[in-house]
Parts: sequence; structure tokens; C-alpha cells
Amino acid sequence: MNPIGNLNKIFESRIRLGVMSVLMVNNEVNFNDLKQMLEVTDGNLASHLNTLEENGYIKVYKGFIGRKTNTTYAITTAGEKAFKGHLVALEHMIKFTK
Amino acid sequence: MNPIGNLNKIFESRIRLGVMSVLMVNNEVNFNDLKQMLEVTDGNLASHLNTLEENGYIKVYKGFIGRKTNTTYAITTAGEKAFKGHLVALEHMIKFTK
DNA sequence: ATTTTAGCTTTGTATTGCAAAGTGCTTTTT
DNA sequence: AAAAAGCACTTTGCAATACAAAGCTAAAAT
Repeated sequence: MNPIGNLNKIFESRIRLGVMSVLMVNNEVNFNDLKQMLEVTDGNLASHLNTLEENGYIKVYKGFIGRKTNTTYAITTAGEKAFKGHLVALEHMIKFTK
Repeated sequence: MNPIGNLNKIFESRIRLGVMSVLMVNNEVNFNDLKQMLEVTDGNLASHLNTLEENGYIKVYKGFIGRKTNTTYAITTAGEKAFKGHLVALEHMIKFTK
């Protein structure tokens, strides 16, 4: 009945949607690649990554390439589940409109 | 490349998404029906309807049933186009993640 | 005459979004 | 060796939502 009842509030943000979408296809993506793919400022990206992490949807790996810091982000099982659920809800909504 | 580059900012809102979705399948829907379908407060709905109208995505028809006011909302051609574009962008994003 | 309904507007608060600047560490450039 | 630049942030600050709740007007129902 309510076409938006099953949409996940966390994924209302365009940028968070984008992050999840990128992390669904790429196992691990670093900060800069995400930043370039989504065309956002670093501060903005960092804060959205934060809320995704706080919700347990992504994991952060802080490592090094040689002695240079390298932070990568990956989707968690919970994140994958939540995102897929959201996509299903979106698909239902889309189907509903046709 | 950017999976969220073509998403329409106006449709980031869950409620506006819902309104458009409902108006895609029903030619004309009145205020109260929308309110019940989307389970929102009237003030909140009114303000979202306002931004949709300001953007030319919906039309408002103020009429009467007998002598009782009856306001209905319908999607415009521009609204349909914009919403369909957004759905295509969503579908691309979804396809991208699979 | 009072209450209820429809469709708002107004008010107020809390949250969000985002840019810009700052930070600490490291690497690269000069 | 010093300066510049990159990485991954945090902090600051402001402006734009989001939303609930209350108020409001005219008509309808009781």
C-alpha cells in the first residue's frame, strides 16, 4: 500500500547510496577513489562514511602501502543485506509506478 | 562512472518519491488519500507537495465536491519525465551493483 | 451550537548537508 | 634541507531540510 514504507532511511542520501553502490561491486575501495567516483569533497565523504560505519554497513581497514597510509572501505554482511533490501523496496516502488 | 550522477536531487526525499510514485499510477489523488497512503502528517505532506509544485512536477486542482473543498494533485508532463529519468538512473545504479 | 473534516500556514526545533579550513603524518619535489 | 603536496581525516560554521505541533478558515456533520 505505502510505496515508500520499506525504504531505508540511511539510504535517502545520494552520497551514501553511491558509496554502497560502489562497495557492492568493488570489494575494497580507498578514500580517494571513492571521492573521485562520487565527485564529493573529502569532508563530506568522510562524514557520510562515518554514518555508514556507525550503522554497521561498512568496515574500515586502515593499512599501509609501504609506509604510506591507505584506508580502504568495504561493505559488511549487514550492509549488503540492508542495501539489497533497499533496492528491492526501490524496485517494488518502480514496479508499482508502471 | 559516477553511479549517482544522474539522480534527481528533488527525489532524494522519501516522501516526495512516494508522492510521485502514487501520482504515476493514479491520475488524480486528493490530499487525504495521499496522507493516508504515505502515513505522514498533513503539514509535512503539504510542504513536500509545495516543493514538487514549485519545481513544476505536480499540478494542483482546487475544486469542490458539492460545496465541500476537494484538492487533488496530478503529475505534470515535466514531472513524469523527471521522475522517469530518476527511475532510469536508479535502475542503472541497481544494475551497476549486480 | 458544538464538533469534526479538509487543506493548509505558521512556528519552532532538531537534524543534515556541505564547503572550507585546519591537522598530522608522509612522500615527493625542488 | 626545505617546501609543497597528498592522504584521510576533524572541526567549524552556515544554510537548507525535515518534521511535529499548533493554529486557522470554511464547510459539514451531529
